[in-house]
Amino acid sequence: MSETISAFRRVKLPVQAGSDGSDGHPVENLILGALPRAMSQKIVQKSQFVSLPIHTVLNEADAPIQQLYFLNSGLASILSVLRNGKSVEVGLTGKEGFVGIPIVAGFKTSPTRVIMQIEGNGLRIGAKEIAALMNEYSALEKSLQRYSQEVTLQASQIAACNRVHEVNQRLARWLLMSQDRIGGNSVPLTQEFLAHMLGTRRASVTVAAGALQRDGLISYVRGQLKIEDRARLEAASCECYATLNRQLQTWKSESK
Amino acid sequence: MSETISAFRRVKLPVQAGSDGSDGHPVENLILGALPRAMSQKIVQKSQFVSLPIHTVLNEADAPIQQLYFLNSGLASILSVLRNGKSVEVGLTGKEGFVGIPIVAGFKTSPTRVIMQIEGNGLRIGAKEIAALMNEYSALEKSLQRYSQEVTLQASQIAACNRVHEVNQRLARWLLMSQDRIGGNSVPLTQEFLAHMLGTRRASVTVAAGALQRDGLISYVRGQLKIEDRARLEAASCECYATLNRQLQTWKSESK
DNA sequence: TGTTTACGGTACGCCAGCGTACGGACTTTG
DNA sequence: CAAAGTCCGTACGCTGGCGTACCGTAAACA
Repeated sequence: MSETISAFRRVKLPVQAGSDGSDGHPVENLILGALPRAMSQKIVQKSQFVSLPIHTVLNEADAPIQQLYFLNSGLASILSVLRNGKSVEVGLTGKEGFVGIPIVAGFKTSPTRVIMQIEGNGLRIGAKEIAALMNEYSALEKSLQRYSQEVTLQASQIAACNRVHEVNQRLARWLLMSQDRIGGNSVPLTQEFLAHMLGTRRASVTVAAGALQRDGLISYVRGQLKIEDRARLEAASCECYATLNRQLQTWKSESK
Repeated sequence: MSETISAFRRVKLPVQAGSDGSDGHPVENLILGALPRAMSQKIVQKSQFVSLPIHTVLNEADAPIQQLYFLNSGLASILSVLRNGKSVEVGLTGKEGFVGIPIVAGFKTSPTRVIMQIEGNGLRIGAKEIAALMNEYSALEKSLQRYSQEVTLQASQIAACNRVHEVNQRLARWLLMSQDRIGGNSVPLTQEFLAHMLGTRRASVTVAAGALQRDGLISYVRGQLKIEDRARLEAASCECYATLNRQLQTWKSESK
Protein backbone atom coordinates (compact mmCIF):
# COMPACT_ATOMS: atom_id res chain seq x y z
CA MET A 1 0.00 0.00 0.00
CA SER A 2 2.58 2.44 -1.14
CA GLU A 3 0.17 5.14 -2.19
CA THR A 4 -2.03 6.63 0.47
CA ILE A 5 -5.64 7.51 0.02
CA SER A 6 -4.73 11.16 -0.02
CA ALA A 7 -4.08 10.58 -3.67
CA PHE A 8 -7.78 11.21 -4.14
CA ARG A 9 -8.00 14.55 -5.83
CA ARG A 10 -10.50 17.18 -5.04
CA VAL A 11 -12.58 17.96 -8.06
CA LYS A 12 -14.76 20.92 -8.65
CA LEU A 13 -18.34 19.95 -9.16
CA PRO A 14 -19.76 21.48 -12.28
CA VAL A 15 -23.28 22.71 -11.68
CA GLN A 16 -25.17 21.87 -14.82
CA ALA A 17 -27.03 24.47 -16.75
CA GLY A 18 -30.75 24.08 -16.48
CA SER A 19 -30.53 22.61 -13.01
CA ASP A 20 -32.96 25.02 -11.47
CA GLY A 21 -35.39 22.28 -10.69
CA SER A 22 -37.35 23.00 -13.82
CA ASP A 23 -36.18 19.61 -14.95
CA GLY A 24 -34.22 18.52 -17.95
CA HIS A 25 -32.59 16.10 -15.55
CA PRO A 26 -34.71 13.12 -14.66
CA VAL A 27 -34.61 12.13 -11.01
CA GLU A 28 -33.62 8.52 -10.68
CA ASN A 29 -32.84 8.45 -7.01
CA LEU A 30 -35.02 5.81 -5.40
CA ILE A 31 -35.64 7.60 -2.13
CA LEU A 32 -36.92 10.64 -3.94
CA GLY A 33 -38.82 8.45 -6.35
CA ALA A 34 -40.68 6.74 -3.55
CA LEU A 35 -41.89 10.00 -2.06
CA PRO A 36 -45.15 11.64 -3.11
CA ARG A 37 -44.50 13.70 -6.19
CA ALA A 38 -45.29 17.03 -4.56
CA MET A 39 -42.72 16.32 -1.90
CA SER A 40 -39.95 15.25 -4.21
CA GLN A 41 -40.63 18.21 -6.49
CA LYS A 42 -40.08 20.52 -3.59
CA ILE A 43 -36.80 18.84 -2.83
CA VAL A 44 -35.68 19.01 -6.43
CA GLN A 45 -36.50 22.69 -6.50
CA LYS A 46 -34.25 23.38 -3.57
CA SER A 47 -31.38 21.37 -4.92
CA GLN A 48 -28.86 21.48 -7.71
CA PHE A 49 -28.04 18.87 -10.27
CA VAL A 50 -24.36 17.99 -10.15
CA SER A 51 -22.08 15.72 -12.14
CA LEU A 52 -19.93 13.64 -9.90
CA PRO A 53 -16.73 12.45 -11.54
CA ILE A 54 -14.73 9.63 -10.06
CA HIS A 55 -12.93 10.37 -6.78
CA THR A 56 -15.05 13.38 -6.03
CA VAL A 57 -15.12 13.90 -2.29
CA LEU A 58 -18.72 14.29 -1.17
CA ASN A 59 -17.92 14.47 2.54
CA GLU A 60 -14.49 14.92 4.02
CA ALA A 61 -13.76 13.33 7.39
CA ASP A 62 -14.20 15.72 10.30
CA ALA A 63 -15.21 18.55 8.02
CA PRO A 64 -18.64 20.10 8.46
CA ILE A 65 -21.28 18.52 6.31
CA GLN A 66 -22.55 21.38 4.22
CA GLN A 67 -24.81 19.41 1.95
CA LEU A 68 -26.54 16.20 1.30
CA TYR A 69 -26.49 14.24 -1.94
CA PHE A 70 -29.12 12.10 -3.60
CA LEU A 71 -27.33 10.07 -6.24
CA ASN A 72 -29.04 9.34 -9.52
CA SER A 73 -26.24 7.15 -10.77
CA GLY A 74 -22.76 6.08 -9.90
CA LEU A 75 -21.45 4.70 -6.66
CA ALA A 76 -20.09 6.31 -3.54
CA SER A 77 -18.01 4.69 -0.83
CA ILE A 78 -18.18 5.53 2.82
CA LEU A 79 -14.69 5.24 4.20
CA SER A 80 -13.29 5.15 7.67
CA VAL A 81 -10.04 7.05 7.54
CA LEU A 82 -7.04 6.08 9.61
CA ARG A 83 -4.19 8.22 10.75
CA ASN A 84 -1.63 6.75 8.42
CA GLY A 85 -3.73 7.76 5.45
CA LYS A 86 -5.09 4.30 4.85
CA SER A 87 -8.81 3.94 4.70
CA VAL A 88 -11.30 1.13 4.81
CA GLU A 89 -14.70 1.05 3.23
CA VAL A 90 -17.55 0.65 5.68
CA GLY A 91 -20.48 1.27 3.37
CA LEU A 92 -21.65 1.71 -0.19
CA THR A 93 -24.25 4.11 -1.51
CA GLY A 94 -25.86 4.35 -4.91
CA LYS A 95 -29.13 5.66 -6.20
CA GLU A 96 -31.00 3.71 -3.54
CA GLY A 97 -29.82 6.06 -0.82
CA PHE A 98 -28.30 9.39 0.03
CA VAL A 99 -25.05 10.78 1.37
CA GLY A 100 -24.79 12.83 4.55
CA ILE A 101 -26.34 10.57 7.14
CA PRO A 102 -25.25 12.33 10.32
CA ILE A 103 -27.37 15.32 9.32
CA VAL A 104 -30.48 13.27 9.89
CA ALA A 105 -29.67 12.92 13.57
CA GLY A 106 -28.81 16.59 13.79
CA PHE A 107 -25.05 16.24 13.71
CA LYS A 108 -22.92 18.54 11.66
CA THR A 109 -19.72 16.59 11.24
CA SER A 110 -18.81 13.08 10.33
CA PRO A 111 -15.68 11.05 10.91
CA THR A 112 -16.02 9.30 7.59
CA ARG A 113 -15.02 10.26 4.10
CA VAL A 114 -17.43 9.71 1.26
CA ILE A 115 -16.08 9.62 -2.26
CA MET A 116 -17.39 8.75 -5.68
CA GLN A 117 -16.04 5.38 -6.63
CA ILE A 118 -17.85 5.19 -9.94
CA GLU A 119 -18.78 8.42 -11.63
CA GLY A 120 -22.36 9.52 -11.78
CA ASN A 121 -24.60 12.42 -10.99
CA GLY A 122 -27.12 13.45 -8.44
CA LEU A 123 -28.88 16.20 -6.59
CA ARG A 124 -27.15 18.31 -4.01
CA ILE A 125 -29.08 20.13 -1.34
CA GLY A 126 -27.92 22.27 1.56
CA ALA A 127 -27.92 20.83 5.06
CA LYS A 128 -30.21 23.56 6.34
CA GLU A 129 -32.64 23.17 3.48
CA ILE A 130 -33.00 19.45 3.96
CA ALA A 131 -33.41 19.90 7.70
CA ALA A 132 -36.27 22.29 7.09
CA LEU A 133 -37.86 19.90 4.63
CA MET A 134 -37.51 17.03 7.08
CA ASN A 135 -39.44 19.04 9.60
CA GLU A 136 -42.12 19.77 7.10
CA TYR A 137 -42.46 16.30 5.65
CA SER A 138 -42.37 13.47 8.12
CA ALA A 139 -42.42 10.92 5.33
CA LEU A 140 -39.12 12.32 4.11
CA GLU A 141 -37.68 12.18 7.61
CA LYS A 142 -38.79 8.59 8.04
CA SER A 143 -37.27 7.39 4.82
CA LEU A 144 -33.97 9.10 5.52
CA GLN A 145 -33.92 7.48 8.93
CA ARG A 146 -34.62 4.11 7.44
CA TYR A 147 -31.79 4.44 5.03
CA SER A 148 -29.45 5.49 7.83
CA GLN A 149 -30.32 2.27 9.54
CA GLU A 150 -29.54 0.33 6.40
CA VAL A 151 -26.08 1.82 6.33
CA THR A 152 -25.58 0.86 9.95
CA LEU A 153 -26.45 -2.65 8.93
CA GLN A 154 -23.86 -2.54 6.19
CA ALA A 155 -21.21 -1.28 8.54
CA SER A 156 -21.96 -4.01 11.06
CA GLN A 157 -21.80 -6.76 8.53
CA ILE A 158 -18.64 -5.41 7.01
CA ALA A 159 -17.06 -5.15 10.45
CA ALA A 160 -17.60 -8.85 10.95
CA CYS A 161 -16.63 -9.68 7.37
CA ASN A 162 -13.38 -7.78 7.64
CA ARG A 163 -12.48 -9.80 10.66
CA VAL A 164 -13.19 -13.32 9.51
CA HIS A 165 -13.42 -13.64 5.74
CA GLU A 166 -10.62 -13.68 3.27
CA VAL A 167 -9.87 -11.44 0.34
CA ASN A 168 -11.33 -13.64 -2.37
CA GLN A 169 -14.70 -13.74 -0.68
CA ARG A 170 -14.67 -10.10 0.23
CA LEU A 171 -13.84 -9.15 -3.31
CA ALA A 172 -16.75 -11.17 -4.64
CA ARG A 173 -19.05 -9.58 -2.09
CA TRP A 174 -17.92 -6.12 -3.06
CA LEU A 175 -18.52 -6.72 -6.75
CA LEU A 176 -22.00 -8.05 -6.11
CA MET A 177 -22.91 -5.18 -3.85
CA SER A 178 -21.69 -2.62 -6.32
CA GLN A 179 -23.47 -4.26 -9.21
CA ASP A 180 -26.70 -4.12 -7.24
CA ARG A 181 -26.26 -0.42 -6.76
CA ILE A 182 -25.19 0.70 -10.19
CA GLY A 183 -27.04 -1.78 -12.40
CA GLY A 184 -25.47 -3.26 -15.50
CA ASN A 185 -22.66 -5.74 -15.29
CA SER A 186 -19.72 -3.49 -15.92
CA VAL A 187 -17.72 -1.95 -13.11
CA PRO A 188 -15.22 0.71 -14.18
CA LEU A 189 -12.64 0.37 -11.43
CA THR A 190 -8.95 -0.36 -11.13
CA GLN A 191 -7.45 -2.95 -8.84
CA GLU A 192 -5.69 -0.16 -7.02
CA PHE A 193 -8.95 1.33 -5.84
CA LEU A 194 -10.53 -2.02 -5.20
CA ALA A 195 -7.63 -2.59 -2.86
CA HIS A 196 -8.44 0.62 -1.04
CA MET A 197 -12.03 -0.48 -0.70
CA LEU A 198 -11.13 -3.83 0.70
CA GLY A 199 -8.39 -2.43 2.87
CA THR A 200 -5.79 -4.69 1.35
CA ARG A 201 -2.82 -4.66 -1.02
CA ARG A 202 -3.25 -4.16 -4.72
CA ALA A 203 -1.25 -7.32 -5.25
CA SER A 204 -3.77 -9.28 -3.23
CA VAL A 205 -6.56 -7.98 -5.43
CA THR A 206 -4.59 -9.00 -8.50
CA VAL A 207 -4.37 -12.54 -7.24
CA ALA A 208 -7.98 -12.76 -6.12
CA ALA A 209 -9.36 -11.15 -9.26
CA GLY A 210 -7.07 -13.32 -11.35
CA ALA A 211 -8.59 -16.41 -9.82
CA LEU A 212 -12.12 -15.17 -10.47
CA GLN A 213 -11.21 -14.39 -14.06
CA ARG A 214 -9.56 -17.75 -14.62
CA ASP A 215 -12.76 -19.43 -13.48
CA GLY A 216 -14.83 -17.27 -15.78
CA LEU A 217 -16.79 -15.44 -13.09
CA ILE A 218 -15.49 -12.06 -14.16
CA SER A 219 -13.29 -10.56 -16.82
CA TYR A 220 -11.38 -7.35 -16.94
CA VAL A 221 -8.83 -5.21 -18.67
CA ARG A 222 -7.25 -2.05 -17.36
CA GLY A 223 -9.92 -0.67 -15.12
CA GLN A 224 -12.91 -2.20 -16.84
CA LEU A 225 -14.29 -5.08 -14.89
CA LYS A 226 -17.18 -7.15 -16.11
CA ILE A 227 -19.30 -9.64 -14.23
CA GLU A 228 -19.70 -12.72 -16.40
CA ASP A 229 -21.40 -15.24 -14.15
CA ARG A 230 -23.32 -13.69 -11.34
CA ALA A 231 -24.64 -16.90 -9.87
CA ARG A 232 -21.22 -18.39 -9.45
CA LEU A 233 -19.92 -15.11 -8.14
CA GLU A 234 -22.51 -15.29 -5.41
CA ALA A 235 -21.33 -18.74 -4.57
CA ALA A 236 -17.76 -17.49 -4.39
CA SER A 237 -18.69 -14.68 -2.06
CA CYS A 238 -19.03 -15.00 1.68
CA GLU A 239 -22.36 -15.25 3.40
CA CYS A 240 -22.27 -11.54 4.17
CA TYR A 241 -23.72 -10.60 0.83
CA ALA A 242 -26.74 -12.83 1.22
CA THR A 243 -27.20 -11.92 4.86
CA LEU A 244 -27.25 -8.24 4.07
CA ASN A 245 -29.70 -8.62 1.23
CA ARG A 246 -31.99 -10.80 3.20
CA GLN A 247 -32.24 -8.26 5.98
CA LEU A 248 -32.75 -5.37 3.59
CA GLN A 249 -35.54 -7.35 2.01
CA THR A 250 -37.11 -8.06 5.38
CA TRP A 251 -36.99 -4.41 6.30
CA LYS A 252 -38.49 -3.44 3.00
CA SER A 253 -41.48 -5.60 3.69
CA GLU A 254 -41.71 -4.36 7.27
CA SER A 255 -41.95 -0.77 6.24
CA LYS A 256 -45.09 -1.21 4.23
CA MET B 1 -12.52 -21.32 18.50
CA SER B 2 -13.78 -24.71 19.41
CA GLU B 3 -16.83 -23.53 21.28
CA THR B 4 -19.39 -21.61 19.33
CA ILE B 5 -21.21 -18.60 20.56
CA SER B 6 -24.35 -20.65 20.83
CA ALA B 7 -22.98 -21.56 24.23
CA PHE B 8 -24.70 -18.42 25.44
CA ARG B 9 -27.58 -19.58 27.53
CA ARG B 10 -30.94 -18.03 27.55
CA VAL B 11 -31.75 -16.75 30.97
CA LYS B 12 -35.09 -15.77 32.36
CA LEU B 13 -35.19 -12.16 33.38
CA PRO B 14 -36.50 -11.76 36.87
CA VAL B 15 -38.85 -8.81 37.08
CA GLN B 16 -38.11 -7.20 40.39
CA ALA B 17 -40.79 -6.59 42.95
CA GLY B 18 -41.70 -2.96 43.29
CA SER B 19 -40.85 -2.21 39.71
CA ASP B 20 -44.14 -0.58 38.94
CA GLY B 21 -42.49 2.74 38.31
CA SER B 22 -43.18 3.85 41.84
CA ASP B 23 -39.45 3.78 42.24
CA GLY B 24 -37.26 1.96 44.69
CA HIS B 25 -34.90 1.58 41.75
CA PRO B 26 -32.92 4.67 40.90
CA VAL B 27 -32.64 5.40 37.19
CA GLU B 28 -29.01 5.74 36.22
CA ASN B 29 -29.38 5.51 32.49
CA LEU B 30 -27.93 8.64 30.98
CA ILE B 31 -30.39 9.03 28.15
CA LEU B 32 -33.29 8.95 30.54
CA GLY B 33 -31.40 11.14 32.95
CA ALA B 34 -30.90 13.83 30.34
CA LEU B 35 -34.59 14.04 29.53
CA PRO B 36 -36.94 16.38 31.35
CA ARG B 37 -38.08 14.68 34.52
CA ALA B 38 -41.73 14.51 33.52
CA MET B 39 -40.75 12.69 30.36
CA SER B 40 -38.46 10.16 31.96
CA GLN B 41 -41.01 9.50 34.69
CA LYS B 42 -43.53 8.58 32.06
CA ILE B 43 -41.08 6.19 30.49
CA VAL B 44 -40.22 4.63 33.81
CA GLN B 45 -43.90 4.13 34.53
CA LYS B 46 -44.37 2.18 31.35
CA SER B 47 -41.34 0.01 31.87
CA GLN B 48 -40.14 -2.73 34.13
CA PHE B 49 -36.99 -2.93 36.15
CA VAL B 50 -35.03 -6.05 35.24
CA SER B 51 -31.85 -7.64 36.47
CA LEU B 52 -29.64 -8.67 33.60
CA PRO B 53 -27.22 -11.46 34.45
CA ILE B 54 -24.25 -12.18 32.29
CA HIS B 55 -24.96 -13.67 28.86
CA THR B 56 -28.58 -12.64 28.92
CA VAL B 57 -29.77 -12.27 25.35
CA LEU B 58 -31.47 -8.90 24.96
CA ASN B 59 -32.06 -9.23 21.24
CA GLU B 60 -31.68 -12.37 19.21
CA ALA B 61 -30.59 -12.08 15.60
CA ASP B 62 -33.48 -12.09 13.15
CA ALA B 63 -36.02 -12.41 15.93
CA PRO B 64 -38.63 -9.69 16.33
CA ILE B 65 -37.58 -6.96 18.71
CA GLN B 66 -40.27 -7.02 21.34
CA GLN B 67 -38.74 -4.55 23.71
CA LEU B 68 -36.16 -1.93 24.24
CA TYR B 69 -33.71 -1.74 27.14
CA PHE B 70 -32.25 1.23 28.96
CA LEU B 71 -29.32 -0.10 30.95
CA ASN B 72 -28.55 1.33 34.35
CA SER B 73 -25.42 -0.70 34.79
CA GLY B 74 -23.49 -3.49 33.15
CA LEU B 75 -22.40 -3.81 29.58
CA ALA B 76 -24.04 -5.22 26.49
CA SER B 77 -22.37 -6.25 23.26
CA ILE B 78 -23.87 -5.90 19.84
CA LEU B 79 -22.77 -8.87 17.81
CA SER B 80 -22.87 -9.69 14.17
CA VAL B 81 -23.59 -13.38 13.94
CA LEU B 82 -22.11 -15.57 11.24
CA ARG B 83 -23.41 -18.82 9.89
CA ASN B 84 -20.80 -21.01 11.49
CA GLY B 85 -21.85 -19.77 14.91
CA LYS B 86 -18.95 -17.40 15.29
CA SER B 87 -19.78 -13.84 16.08
CA VAL B 88 -17.98 -10.55 16.06
CA GLU B 89 -18.69 -7.56 18.21
CA VAL B 90 -19.66 -4.45 16.31
CA GLY B 91 -20.73 -2.24 19.18
CA LEU B 92 -20.85 -1.77 22.92
CA THR B 93 -23.67 -0.33 24.99
CA GLY B 94 -23.77 0.65 28.63
CA LYS B 95 -25.77 3.09 30.66
CA GLU B 96 -25.04 5.83 28.15
CA GLY B 97 -27.35 4.29 25.59
CA PHE B 98 -30.13 1.86 24.91
CA VAL B 99 -30.66 -1.47 23.20
CA GLY B 100 -33.07 -1.99 20.32
CA ILE B 101 -31.93 0.56 17.79
CA PRO B 102 -33.82 -0.65 14.71
CA ILE B 103 -37.08 0.16 16.47
CA VAL B 104 -36.27 3.84 16.22
CA ALA B 105 -36.36 3.69 12.45
CA GLY B 106 -39.54 1.67 12.56
CA PHE B 107 -38.01 -1.72 11.88
CA LYS B 108 -39.12 -4.76 13.78
CA THR B 109 -36.21 -7.12 13.37
CA SER B 110 -32.49 -6.88 13.62
CA PRO B 111 -29.74 -9.05 12.20
CA THR B 112 -27.58 -8.57 15.29
CA ARG B 113 -27.52 -10.29 18.63
CA VAL B 114 -27.25 -8.22 21.77
CA ILE B 115 -26.09 -9.91 24.94
CA MET B 116 -25.06 -8.84 28.41
CA GLN B 117 -21.32 -9.07 28.65
CA ILE B 118 -21.10 -7.75 32.17
CA GLU B 119 -24.09 -8.21 34.41
CA GLY B 120 -26.21 -5.25 35.38
CA ASN B 121 -29.76 -4.04 35.40
CA GLY B 122 -31.99 -1.72 33.49
CA LEU B 123 -35.43 -0.77 32.36
CA ARG B 124 -37.33 -2.77 29.82
CA ILE B 125 -40.13 -1.25 27.81
CA GLY B 126 -42.28 -2.69 25.05
CA ALA B 127 -41.59 -1.72 21.46
CA LYS B 128 -45.09 -0.36 20.99
CA GLU B 129 -44.97 1.66 24.16
CA ILE B 130 -41.71 3.32 23.28
CA ALA B 131 -42.95 4.03 19.76
CA ALA B 132 -45.96 5.81 21.19
CA LEU B 133 -43.79 7.79 23.57
CA MET B 134 -41.47 8.76 20.75
CA ASN B 135 -44.42 10.20 18.91
CA GLU B 136 -45.48 12.12 21.94
CA TYR B 137 -42.06 13.43 22.95
CA SER B 138 -39.87 14.62 20.14
CA ALA B 139 -36.98 15.16 22.56
CA LEU B 140 -37.02 11.45 23.29
CA GLU B 141 -37.09 10.62 19.64
CA LYS B 142 -34.18 12.95 18.96
CA SER B 143 -31.98 11.51 21.63
CA LEU B 144 -32.66 7.94 20.57
CA GLN B 145 -31.78 8.91 17.03
CA ARG B 146 -28.58 10.51 18.17
CA TYR B 147 -27.56 7.43 20.05
CA SER B 148 -28.30 5.27 17.02
CA GLN B 149 -25.90 7.39 15.10
CA GLU B 150 -23.27 6.91 17.76
CA VAL B 151 -23.58 3.17 17.38
CA THR B 152 -23.18 3.52 13.64
CA LEU B 153 -20.00 5.39 14.33
CA GLN B 154 -18.78 2.57 16.55
CA ALA B 155 -19.55 -0.01 13.93
CA SER B 156 -17.71 1.95 11.26
CA GLN B 157 -14.63 2.42 13.33
CA ILE B 158 -14.62 -1.19 14.41
CA ALA B 159 -14.99 -2.29 10.81
CA ALA B 160 -11.80 -0.48 9.94
CA CYS B 161 -10.07 -1.55 13.13
CA ASN B 162 -10.89 -5.20 12.52
CA ARG B 163 -9.26 -4.93 9.15
CA VAL B 164 -5.99 -3.24 9.94
CA HIS B 165 -5.07 -3.39 13.62
CA GLU B 166 -3.66 -6.30 15.50
CA VAL B 167 -4.97 -8.16 18.51
CA ASN B 168 -2.89 -6.38 21.12
CA GLN B 169 -4.18 -3.00 20.11
CA ARG B 170 -7.74 -4.16 19.69
CA LEU B 171 -7.71 -5.72 23.12
CA ALA B 172 -6.50 -2.48 24.68
CA ARG B 173 -9.18 -0.56 22.81
CA TRP B 174 -11.86 -2.93 24.02
CA LEU B 175 -10.81 -2.64 27.64
CA LEU B 176 -10.80 1.14 27.48
CA MET B 177 -14.17 1.29 25.81
CA SER B 178 -15.71 -1.05 28.33
CA GLN B 179 -14.23 0.81 31.27
CA ASP B 180 -15.73 4.04 29.97
CA ARG B 181 -19.11 2.40 29.88
CA ILE B 182 -19.19 0.59 33.17
CA GLY B 183 -17.06 2.88 35.35
CA GLY B 184 -14.62 1.51 37.88
CA ASN B 185 -11.45 -0.24 36.84
CA SER B 186 -12.47 -3.84 37.20
CA VAL B 187 -13.79 -5.87 34.30
CA PRO B 188 -15.28 -9.24 35.24
CA LEU B 189 -14.67 -11.16 32.06
CA THR B 190 -12.87 -14.30 30.98
CA GLN B 191 -10.41 -14.49 28.13
CA GLU B 192 -12.77 -16.86 26.42
CA PHE B 193 -15.41 -14.18 26.04
CA LEU B 194 -12.92 -11.47 25.27
CA ALA B 195 -11.90 -13.67 22.38
CA HIS B 196 -15.48 -13.79 21.19
CA MET B 197 -15.68 -10.03 21.36
CA LEU B 198 -12.53 -9.52 19.39
CA GLY B 199 -13.37 -12.27 16.95
CA THR B 200 -10.17 -14.14 17.64
CA ARG B 201 -8.81 -17.20 19.43
CA ARG B 202 -8.71 -17.45 23.17
CA ALA B 203 -5.05 -18.29 22.89
CA SER B 204 -4.41 -15.01 21.12
CA VAL B 205 -6.08 -13.15 23.97
CA THR B 206 -3.94 -15.01 26.46
CA VAL B 207 -0.80 -13.85 24.73
CA ALA B 208 -1.97 -10.26 24.27
CA ALA B 209 -3.30 -9.95 27.80
CA GLY B 210 -0.17 -11.61 29.12
CA ALA B 211 1.94 -8.92 27.50
CA LEU B 212 -0.22 -6.16 28.94
CA GLN B 213 0.02 -7.73 32.37
CA ARG B 214 3.78 -8.16 32.17
CA ASP B 215 4.10 -4.47 31.44
CA GLY B 216 1.86 -3.60 34.35
CA LEU B 217 -0.97 -2.06 32.32
CA ILE B 218 -3.50 -4.57 33.56
CA SER B 219 -3.69 -7.47 35.96
CA TYR B 220 -6.05 -10.38 36.13
CA VAL B 221 -6.87 -13.73 37.64
CA ARG B 222 -9.52 -16.10 36.49
CA GLY B 223 -12.08 -13.81 34.99
CA GLN B 224 -11.34 -10.72 37.02
CA LEU B 225 -9.44 -8.19 34.98
CA LYS B 226 -8.24 -4.93 36.43
CA ILE B 227 -6.93 -1.88 34.68
CA GLU B 228 -3.81 -0.72 36.46
CA ASP B 229 -2.43 2.00 34.24
CA ARG B 230 -4.98 3.64 32.07
CA ALA B 231 -2.69 6.16 30.48
CA ARG B 232 -0.31 3.55 29.21
CA LEU B 233 -3.19 1.36 28.14
CA GLU B 234 -4.36 4.20 25.94
CA ALA B 235 -0.92 4.39 24.46
CA ALA B 236 -0.98 0.67 23.79
CA SER B 237 -4.34 0.86 22.04
CA CYS B 238 -4.84 1.75 18.42
CA GLU B 239 -5.96 5.18 17.33
CA CYS B 240 -9.53 3.91 17.04
CA TYR B 241 -10.24 4.52 20.69
CA ALA B 242 -9.19 8.15 20.59
CA THR B 243 -10.87 8.73 17.24
CA LEU B 244 -14.16 7.42 18.50
CA ASN B 245 -14.07 9.46 21.67
CA ARG B 246 -13.10 12.61 19.89
CA GLN B 247 -16.05 12.30 17.55
CA LEU B 248 -18.48 11.50 20.35
CA GLN B 249 -17.22 14.58 22.15
CA THR B 250 -17.69 16.70 19.07
CA TRP B 251 -21.20 15.47 18.62
CA LYS B 252 -21.98 16.11 22.26
CA SER B 253 -21.03 19.72 21.85
CA GLU B 254 -22.90 19.98 18.56
CA SER B 255 -26.14 18.85 20.05
CA LYS B 256 -26.33 21.69 22.53
C1' DT C 1 5.93 10.08 -32.70
C1' DG C 2 8.32 9.19 -28.70
C1' DT C 3 7.94 9.71 -23.77
C1' DT C 4 5.63 9.36 -19.62
C1' DT C 5 2.25 7.54 -16.73
C1' DA C 6 -1.18 4.10 -15.29
C1' DC C 7 -2.29 -0.55 -14.69
C1' DG C 8 -1.67 -5.24 -13.71
C1' DG C 9 1.23 -9.75 -13.11
C1' DT C 10 4.54 -11.98 -10.33
C1' DA C 11 7.84 -13.06 -6.82
C1' DC C 12 10.23 -13.38 -2.24
C1' DG C 13 10.95 -13.13 2.53
C1' DC C 14 8.39 -12.60 6.53
C1' DC C 15 5.02 -12.80 10.38
C1' DA C 16 0.59 -12.39 12.87
C1' DG C 17 -2.66 -15.24 13.79
C1' DC C 18 -5.09 -19.62 13.00
C1' DG C 19 -6.50 -24.48 14.45
C1' DT C 20 -5.53 -27.56 17.62
C1' DA C 21 -4.05 -29.68 21.54
C1' DC C 22 -2.18 -30.64 26.16
C1' DG C 23 -1.34 -29.65 30.84
C1' DG C 24 -1.42 -27.15 35.16
C1' DA C 25 -3.87 -24.56 38.53
C1' DC C 26 -7.82 -23.08 40.70
C1' DT C 27 -12.99 -23.68 41.84
C1' DT C 28 -17.13 -25.74 42.27
C1' DT C 29 -19.88 -29.73 43.12
C1' DG C 30 -21.23 -34.10 44.88
C1' DC D 1 -12.19 -35.12 49.97
C1' DA D 2 -12.35 -36.66 45.36
C1' DA D 3 -14.14 -35.61 40.87
C1' DA D 4 -15.48 -32.65 37.43
C1' DG D 5 -15.39 -28.35 35.41
C1' DT D 6 -13.34 -23.72 34.45
C1' DC D 7 -9.72 -20.80 33.29
C1' DC D 8 -5.31 -19.80 31.55
C1' DG D 9 -0.41 -20.73 29.69
C1' DT D 10 2.09 -22.67 26.06
C1' DA D 11 3.49 -24.99 21.94
C1' DC D 12 3.65 -26.51 16.95
C1' DG D 13 2.82 -26.62 12.24
C1' DC D 14 0.62 -24.01 8.84
C1' DT D 15 -1.10 -20.22 5.78
C1' DG D 16 -3.17 -15.89 4.28
C1' DG D 17 -1.69 -11.77 3.65
C1' DC D 18 1.79 -8.08 4.23
C1' DG D 19 5.60 -5.00 2.47
C1' DT D 20 8.19 -4.37 -1.22
C1' DA D 21 9.99 -4.45 -5.53
C1' DC D 22 10.52 -5.22 -10.50
C1' DC D 23 8.81 -5.61 -15.10
C1' DG D 24 5.80 -5.71 -19.24
C1' DT D 25 2.19 -3.60 -21.64
C1' DA D 26 -1.43 -0.39 -22.63
C1' DA D 27 -2.99 4.24 -22.63
C1' DA D 28 -2.38 9.17 -22.36
C1' DC D 29 0.15 13.02 -23.38
C1' DA D 30 3.47 16.26 -25.40
